[in-house]
Amino acid sequence: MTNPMYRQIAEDLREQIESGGLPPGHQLRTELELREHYGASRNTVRDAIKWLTTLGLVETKPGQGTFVVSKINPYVTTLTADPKGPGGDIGPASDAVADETQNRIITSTDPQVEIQKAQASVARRLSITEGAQIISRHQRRYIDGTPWSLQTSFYPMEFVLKGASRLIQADDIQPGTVSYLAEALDLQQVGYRDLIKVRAPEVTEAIFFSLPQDGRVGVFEIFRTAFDQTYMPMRLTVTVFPTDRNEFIINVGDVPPFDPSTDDT
Amino acid sequence: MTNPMYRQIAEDLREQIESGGLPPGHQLRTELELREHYGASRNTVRDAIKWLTTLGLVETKPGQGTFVVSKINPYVTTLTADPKGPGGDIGPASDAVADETQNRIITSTDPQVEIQKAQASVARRLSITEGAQIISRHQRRYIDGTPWSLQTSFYPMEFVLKGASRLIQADDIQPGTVSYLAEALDLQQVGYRDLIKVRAPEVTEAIFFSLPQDGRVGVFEIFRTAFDQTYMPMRLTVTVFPTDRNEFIINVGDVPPFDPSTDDT
DNA sequence: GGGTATTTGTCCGTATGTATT
DNA sequence: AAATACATACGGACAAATACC
Repeated sequence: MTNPMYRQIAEDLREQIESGGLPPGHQLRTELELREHYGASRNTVRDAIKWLTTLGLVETKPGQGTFVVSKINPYVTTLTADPKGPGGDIGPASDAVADETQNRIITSTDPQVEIQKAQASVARRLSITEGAQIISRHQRRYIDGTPWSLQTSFYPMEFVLKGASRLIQADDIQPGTVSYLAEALDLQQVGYRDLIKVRAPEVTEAIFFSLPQDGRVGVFEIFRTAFDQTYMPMRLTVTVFPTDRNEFIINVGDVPPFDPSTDDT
Repeated sequence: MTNPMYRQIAEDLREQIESGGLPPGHQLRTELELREHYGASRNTVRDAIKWLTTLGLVETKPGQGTFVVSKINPYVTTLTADPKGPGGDIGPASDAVADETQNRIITSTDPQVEIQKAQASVARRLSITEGAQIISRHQRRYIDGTPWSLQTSFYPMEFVLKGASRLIQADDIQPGTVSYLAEALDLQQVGYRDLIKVRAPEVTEAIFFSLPQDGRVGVFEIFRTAFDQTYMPMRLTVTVFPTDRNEFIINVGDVPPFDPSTDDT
């Protein structure tokens, strides 16, 4: 019933970290020092550090050392907004925006517009046939300069043919795609549904967000399907957020405003 | 700039898995066979397998072998419900319940009731002083017999002193705590707010959910704060769900019912 | 139940490569 | 250029879990 040695070493280091003896950002002793301290081989010490790494407690930097990870101040996104407001996309539009309640600066790239064939998962959610032409509008978002989310909105190609030509321009649509589609096509967004899942990041996502290449930090994937007045899906927005720097809020009924200071742990 | 050998081996195995050549549940060749096949040492093969393990593609069983993981059919929980309905807790109450839209059987343990001192995070969310007496009601939930969530609701001790004595009984409160508190204390739940985050599981959670001891499968942690007609928090429910078997839905505005068949990937 | 073969898990020592300072 | 620290790779030995006879 006794634990293997590398786990005991990991436990010991873990207690030092969680008790605050080793604060975030602090450097651990080197592998050779730990090897002498615990009377184990260097490989066993490395097994202990690897364990702490997958637990997300430390990170190693070649040529420098092993460091206690510092927690990221999470950004909180509210998913329940007025369905007729600009709340089609998650988060604000392009350009710089200041979130005053959380005191953060949000920036977005201009949308990258592509014409694609609908993949199965997109087609199903938009109730169109697989392989049909769709418009894809992709944006990258940053908060305080660090990568925060990747967002892609899909619209049926039909919308452009019917006159909503701004959908295929690589510019921000002001004051919002919801009101633009309402006036251009008489499509009124009466509501939307979000589906939230967590999965391992793709390689490109891991690179963009600077996540470790192994999948130990997951990403939220949120599928937002917006519906028009005939209850048909009119837009699908897929947004990917790393789980290590994002939290979400859902308000139901009549609730007081959110106070960020009540959140931490 | 060439990849290390263990990553190349991992890449090769990964392609076999993702191409379908190695279907879920299938056993990989043994470490000794792979060692001969790739002309590497056993430890290098083990590094490759460890990499695939943290990617969540394979799992190893001592004495048996290494297997391709099979994806779990996720259970979908809707977070937006009528705030005045029974939707105080997330998911149904005790006893067995059939979810007909998803064709699943949900069971819960009887609540485990404790009187505790409020921790800082609980006190902040309930707007009470840290260390004040609170009631904790804890339940474990299963779907189709497998562990699905751990839920704890917190109420101020004051509620019992004012007459809501059923809160400290280790029984289900029918038809629901919302209506019970409404009639016993004239507390009307007018809304609630959910805060969703993802973190590594605690050790006890990893054991209950049969998650790997390292933290590579995270858990959703949902803090649901319910508010009464004076906009004061009246209840805090904390629920923990493994991310590998749970998804969530949020409906805003007027939307058609959810069709589980549109979900997969 | 016992014994044996198989398979993964742990631990060691050593050598060399690579990134950083 | 040199020193330092982590990364990769090898080979070997024994332990622990499981399956099978």
